[in-house]
Formats: sequence, C-alpha cells, structure tokens
Amino acid sequence: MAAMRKKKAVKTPKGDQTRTLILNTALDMFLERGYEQTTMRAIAEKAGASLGNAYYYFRSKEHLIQAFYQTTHDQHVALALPALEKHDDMKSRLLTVVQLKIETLKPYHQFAGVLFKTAADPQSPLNPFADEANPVRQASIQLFEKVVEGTKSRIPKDLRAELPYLLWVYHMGIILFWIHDRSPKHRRTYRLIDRTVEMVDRMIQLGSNPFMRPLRKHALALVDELRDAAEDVLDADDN
Amino acid sequence: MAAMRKKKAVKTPKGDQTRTLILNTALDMFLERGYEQTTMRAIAEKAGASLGNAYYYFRSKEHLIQAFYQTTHDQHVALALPALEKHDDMKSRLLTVVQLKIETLKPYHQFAGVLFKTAADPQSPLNPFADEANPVRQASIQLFEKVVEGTKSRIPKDLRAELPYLLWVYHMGIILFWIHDRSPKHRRTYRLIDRTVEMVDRMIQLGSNPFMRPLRKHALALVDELRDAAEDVLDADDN
DNA sequence: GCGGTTAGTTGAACGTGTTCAAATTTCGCT
DNA sequence: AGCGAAATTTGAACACGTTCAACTAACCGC
Repeated sequence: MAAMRKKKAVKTPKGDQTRTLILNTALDMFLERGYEQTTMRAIAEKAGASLGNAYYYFRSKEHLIQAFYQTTHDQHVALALPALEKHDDMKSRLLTVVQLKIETLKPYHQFAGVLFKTAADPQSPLNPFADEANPVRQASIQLFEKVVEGTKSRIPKDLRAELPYLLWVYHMGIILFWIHDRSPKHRRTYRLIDRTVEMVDRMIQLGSNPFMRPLRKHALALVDELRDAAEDVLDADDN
Repeated sequence: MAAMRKKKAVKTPKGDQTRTLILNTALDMFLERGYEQTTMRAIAEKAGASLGNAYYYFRSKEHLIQAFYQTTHDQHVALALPALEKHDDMKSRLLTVVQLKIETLKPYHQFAGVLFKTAADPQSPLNPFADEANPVRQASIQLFEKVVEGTKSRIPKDLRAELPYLLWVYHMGIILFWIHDRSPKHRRTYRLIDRTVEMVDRMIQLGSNPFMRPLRKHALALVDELRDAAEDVLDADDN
C-alpha cells in the first residue's frame, strides 16, 4: 500500500499502453546501444510517440532506470524463489540468491556503470539507500527476509531482525564489484561471492555466540544509525 | 614522476595565468552557487575568457573538480601534519586526521553530493578508486602512511603494509556518510568518527594477534584482490 | 448525444555541456 | 626584426535533456 508513491498515475487504457510501449522501447534501446547513446528523442521516435509524450510518463531519463530495477528484480525473484526451496542453511541460501542476482543482471553489464552512478548520487530519487519507501528496494530486502526465514540455525532475535537489511547491503556491494569487474565471464565476481558468502556465514555464527552479545548490540546500534542517516536525506526536501 | 599524467601541459606564462584564473573563478562560483548552478559559460565570462578557452584547459566541467580535490587535500595536509606530532598512538592519530578532513571539507558540504556522484562513477576519470596513478589519491594515501608510521604499537608487517590503503578507504566511507549527514554541525558524523575509530583501533589490535594470522592473511588477500579489480577498470580503454 | 472536465499528446523553444575549424598571439630562432 | 611553428583564443554550431503552452482525444454525468 504505502509502497506505491510517486508512480505516475495512468488513468486510461490508452495511456497505459503508451507508457508501456515507451518503457519497453527504452529498455530495448538501452540494452542495444547503452544508456548514454540512447536519446530521449530516439526512444520517442521508435515508440511512435512524441518527445513530450515520453516526459509525460517519465519525469526524466533517469526515471526510466527505476523501471529497469523493477524488471530485473522481478526476474531475479522468479529465479530465486524456486531455487531457495532446495536449501535450508544460510550459506547456500545466500549463495544462491546472490549468484542468481548476478545471473539476472548479466545482459546489462555494459551499461551497469550508469546505474550505479545515479544510484550513488545522494540527490537522486533513484538512490536505493536514501529512499526507504522505494518499492523496488522494499521488495529486494524482502527477498533477503526470505533467505533468513528459511534458515534453521539459531540466530539471536536482534541480529535476525537486522540481517535482511545487512545482507541486502552486502549484495549491493557485490553488484558494485561486478560493475567494475572486467574479467572473462565475471569469474572474479563469482570467486568473490564464494569467498565472502563463506565469511558472512562465519560472522553470523560468530555474532550469534552469547559471548558476543555486547559487541553485537554495539554494532547493531551503529548499523541502525547509519541506516537512519541515509534515509534522512530525502526528508530535507519536504519542508 | 609517474604521478603526473594527463594534466594539460601549459607551455606559456600567459597560458598558465589563464588556466589559474579560470580554475579559481570556477571554484569560487561552485562555492557560491553550487556546481550544477554554475555554467561553463558563466565561469568563462567571469574569468574574462571565452567558452572554448575554458575547454582548452579543462577537458570537461567534471575535470574542474579534480582541482578541487587537490586544493582541499593541500589544506588538509597543512592542518594534519602539525597536529599529528602531538600523538603517537594509532587511535588518536587516526581520529585527528579524519576529524581534520571533515573540518577541511566543511565549507563545501552543500555541493559535496556532486563530488561523490562523479567520484563513484566507474567510468569517470575522477573515480579515486579506479585510478591508481591519480596524484591526489596517492598524496591522500601517503597521509595515512604517515599516520601508521608514527605509531609505536607493534603491527605485523603484512597488515602494516596494507593499513594505509585500508584507512584511506575507511576515511572515504566517513566522507560518504558526512555528505549525507544533515544533522546540525554534522554532529552525527563526528559521533560516527568517534565510534568507528575506536572500532578500527580495536580491530587492528585484534588482527595483530598471532592467533589471527591465518584469518588475517586470508582477509588481506581479499583486500588485494578488491583493489586490483577496481584498478583494472581504466585499463580497458588503453587497447 | 452533448458539454465540460480530465487525460493524453504535440513540437517548438530553452539552457547547457561540448566540439571544432579558423583566427590570433606568443615563442624560439636566426 | 622577422619568420615559421606552436600555443592559445574565439564563438558559432551541435546534440541532448527538459519545459511548456496549446491542442486533441477520451471519459463522465446528464
């Protein structure tokens, strides 16, 4: 409910059709020529619409990227959910989900740099860190909730609560690496995933030890604070 | 030597003067009106040069930012070096340097977002992570070498060698937080610095323990790999 | 079906970063 | 001083993202 926000309200079947057409055309062209090389004029023309019409549905060229997030996220979920059923331990569940994410993004590697650039801009409405209400982000974190839920190992409540967010941030880090990774078949990224998933798993075990309670509390408080700070950014415009 | 690279070679006193004038004018205007609001035309006009002339000295508007890095870095060093003389333990040395960095950047908080945005773009020539040869980055890491050098505590060689780079990355993280931080007087950032410096210090102690050797080796190898991957990005254009 | 309101569509115009061929100035040398 | 080459300077032109006032089509209540 609260998840849907600024999404341009389409009020007419015809309008919906136009919107979809423009969007698909744009994504096709991004894939084919890259983001920078694809002009709004070209998108409009190929979609059989006018330039202004494209801007009626998408506030800016960047906003088209939001739709891209959504599309690839849906694909990712479609692959990940069935795959998760085969695993019940944290390590292999996390490994599965992260590997499949990269798998999903693979075709877009060439212009992924742009995505990250806009995502990292604190001012951008697309920054997934800054926008708590961003539906794609919420859905994305939900997937990691599922990863955690299906785990049998004993994890303290406080850590368990924060874990989906932490794993989501971790997977964003992997994506960042992948964007930079020029190795053949992204081997480096896969190796990194293997290693770091292992480490993450161990750290969760370690952090679940009763011994670690004070340190864990401390660290989780810090994480909370970081999260708050990131999310305050957009509020500044609401005054 | 190898540190100076693409820097536009100025071959004439007159040229040098023009270059400096344009640069200073640009930085002034960035401070006054922000980066986006300052147009190349406005810079050129105020500097008494032509538009094309500005582009003769600076390949793009973004390249003017490189000069900004340089300027603030110089200021930072000027503050940090004397201050470091008063401390000989890791914790207070690191605290000093990082606090002073934020101090130095303070006047530019309003448009710092732009800086980070361009810095985070893997394609950008300004990405400090991707460009090993970037003189500003080298100088910046050197400062953290000094932080480590002046420490009396015993740190294993392998860790000591990697530490300046790690601390530099840590301080980039702090800057990232600060950019997002809208709290009055950046209190949140200073609190974060207090806490994390403490943690970093403890982790260095922990990691220096002979017990930790295997884990440390493992982690350092990972760091090395991450670093390599980041720096390979620019090479791809050299073919 | 009609009139009015809302949704959708158009393309010209604007501002901006960037490029470039041509003009001008400075330099190094005799 | 004078000359050719190199460095610097110019501003018009281009391409692109974005805006907007005007126009047209669809919808809704009667």
